[in-house]
This record gives sequence, structure tokens and C-alpha cells, in this order.
Amino acid sequence: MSHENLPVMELEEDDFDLGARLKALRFMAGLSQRELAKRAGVSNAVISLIEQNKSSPSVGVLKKVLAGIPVSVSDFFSEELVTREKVFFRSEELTEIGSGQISYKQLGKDLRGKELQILHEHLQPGADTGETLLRHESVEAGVVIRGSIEVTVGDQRKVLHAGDAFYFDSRIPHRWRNVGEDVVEIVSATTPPSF
Amino acid sequence: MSHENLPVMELEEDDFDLGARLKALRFMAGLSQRELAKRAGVSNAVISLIEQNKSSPSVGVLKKVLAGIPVSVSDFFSEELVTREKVFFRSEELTEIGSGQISYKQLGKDLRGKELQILHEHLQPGADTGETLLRHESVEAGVVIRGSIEVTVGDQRKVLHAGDAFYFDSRIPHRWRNVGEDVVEIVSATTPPSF
DNA sequence: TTAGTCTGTTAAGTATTCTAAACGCCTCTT
DNA sequence: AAGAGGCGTTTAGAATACTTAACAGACTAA
Repeated sequence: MSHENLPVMELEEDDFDLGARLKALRFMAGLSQRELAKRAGVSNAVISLIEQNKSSPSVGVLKKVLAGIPVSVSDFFSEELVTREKVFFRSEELTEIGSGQISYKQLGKDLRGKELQILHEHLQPGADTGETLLRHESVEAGVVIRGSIEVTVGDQRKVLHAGDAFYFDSRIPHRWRNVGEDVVEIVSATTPPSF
Repeated sequence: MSHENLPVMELEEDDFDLGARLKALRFMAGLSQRELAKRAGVSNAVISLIEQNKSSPSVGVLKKVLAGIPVSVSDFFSEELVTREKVFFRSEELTEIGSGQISYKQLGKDLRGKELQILHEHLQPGADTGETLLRHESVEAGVVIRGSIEVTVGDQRKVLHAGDAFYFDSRIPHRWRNVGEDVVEIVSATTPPSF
């Protein structure tokens, strides 16, 4: 008697979208609803209904379904895997922090708290980081995509070409010079971020 | 055929004893079945049946019940993992380099002690990191140099083009697929090295 | 005792999930 | 065109979860 007979359209409760999460995991596993159903030992209809949030599966069935992916129930509900952080960046979204001859395109704006700094660099012919001894307590590495560039790290000097790579401790004084006639393109990573 | 109706005693499958776990948590909260039922907005019978593993609650009901303790669903299933020591590792957690269609060129040979892992990757058309959900405890980021590639990270999916970039926690299941007709070239960094 | 009130369990009926089968749509092959 | 086979969705009915209400035991107080 004490029951409001609301149509059960909105099974969705708090923040967690069970259907969408299952769908995402199924897709990542490269499975169709039927394939997953077969692996899990359930009918394909239940997969469809769950993904549409038209039914709230019993824990037993959910377990079977997740075992077919496979993913553990605890991982499924684990919040850290549902993070809505920004993951993809269009090339226009990379923030330009360089000036003049050297273009530094960086992933994200505020890197505090982050562990990696990724730079997509373009150095014009003649570009030179100068004689200043760059020093920061971090590790730096990367790959030359295009062009040829002279790098000096400590007492070592070398000209890197497309496909060549580098890895060094940033505390060692280092310098970059584009001695060629073409633009040099580099992708580099630094941990922790130096600026 | 009169033996068809065996009592369904064993609803529980693998290691996880849902009923016992709920009972333990209820005791820790100092609640009776009826008290918890009242807080959760369900009948007391369902608490009793669940604790005896005589029924496998729907996720919706389980959520309500746990909210009355209160405990999150993810905690409910994950605390089990805290007590258990990590002994076995699924093959998905082990990584293989260069599986035909995908070329991973890694800086250096022995990355032990190093903080950064740089990969210069070339993915042939149709290349796919596979159905396995890659998982490793690190941070991964990089830039797409050439081509277009479909990336799935958690429940987010996107096609990245040349110049686009990415940054995510590697613990989130992710997958790469070259759905285009050209080779895809990527430079990525991982800290700490995942393999 | 006897009633009162708590505990957890159980029975019968309702509500919901799950299965099996069909539906409509699309793509590929004949 | 037509058939086969893939996909996700929908639907009627079987199986199961959930509610209501009663039950049995334990403890307390008159």
C-alpha cells in the first residue's frame, strides 16, 4: 500500500553509469553483445538491457558477465578507473610556450601534480637554446622526428638525425642547436616537469 | 523428475563470500538486520537472505543496502583485495614487444633504475593492441606524428590525428587501433617504465 | 507466568530479472 | 534480388529477487 507506483524509467542512481561502463569495457575487449554473452554464459538480451540501464543485474550475473571480458568486479566498481580526466588533446590544444625560433608545444597547461611533461618542439634553422646552462633536477628523453640537430650534453656533442633519440639527466648542462637548413621536429618527455 | 527442485545452496562462485562480507560489515557498524534494512529502504528479509547467500542481490539493491552502513560498492568489492597478497599475475599484465604489426622501438636496453621510458612506435594499418586490457601502474603520454589512430581509454574513445596528443594513467584500461590505411607513427613516454 | 520487544528466519505473493525467440537493420555473397 | 549472417533491440514467459507478514527463540519486566 505504501508504494508509489512510479514507472521505473530511471533506474539510474548516483554518479555511476553501470550500463555505459560495461559497454566501454566490452568495446575495449573487441566483443559483440552476443560474443560476450556466450563467454559469460548468459543470453545476449541481458547484455543489451544492462547496457541500456533497463535492468539492474544481480551480482551473480554481473560477475559472470565481467568474467567474460575479463574484468574483476572490484575493478569494475573501482572509482579510479572511471576518472573523467582529460585524456586526448587536439594539436591546437597544445599550449605554445616557446617564442621566436623555437616552438614548444606542451600537453596541458598546469602540470603541477603531474608526473610527465610532453613537448612537441619545432626548431627553425639556426635556432639555438644558447650558451645558458640549463639545469633542473629531472630526467629528459625524446626522439627526433625530422631534421638534424646538434646536441651538447656535458662534454659530449653529437648531431642527431630523424629517428635518433636521447636520454640524459637534466642536471647536466645541455644545449640545442639546429645547424641544418630545415626545421627540426622533436618530441620529448621530462619527469618531473621542469617548468 | 521429482528431484528437480534442489535447494539452491551454492549461489556463490569464486572466492568472494558476499553474504559473509555484508554480515561482517553490518556487525562492524553495530546494526541489526532490521535497522540496516530500515536505513537502506529495503525489507529486513532481503538482508537475511543475502547474508545466507540464498539470493544474489541486484546491483541496485546492493547499493542501497551498502549506503545504509555506509560503504561504497567499490570498497565492498575491493577491500577483499587488500587482505590478499599479490601472488599471481595474469598474462595481460606482462607485455610483449613487437608483435608483428606493431613496432616498439625503445630507448636503451635495461631500464632498471631509469625513470623514463621512451617509445617510438610504428603501427601498420589494422594494427591493434588487442583485446587485452593493458594495465600497468604508470603514467603515459605522447604525441601522434603521422597517421590517424583510434584510442580507447576507460570509457573514452577518440581518433587522434597527426599533432594530437594524449596523457593518461596507465592503470585505466586502454587500447590502440590503427583503423586508417596508413602507417601510424607515435612517440610516447611512460614513467616509470612499464616493461 | 505473561506480555512486550528485540533478534534472525521463513512462507506466500508481487515485482523484477533473465531466457529464448523473433524483429528490424545492415553488409556481404550468390 | 535473394539469401546468409552479423549486429543491437524487443517481447512473452520462466526463473529469481524482493515485500509483506508471520514464525520461533531469547531476553526483560511486570
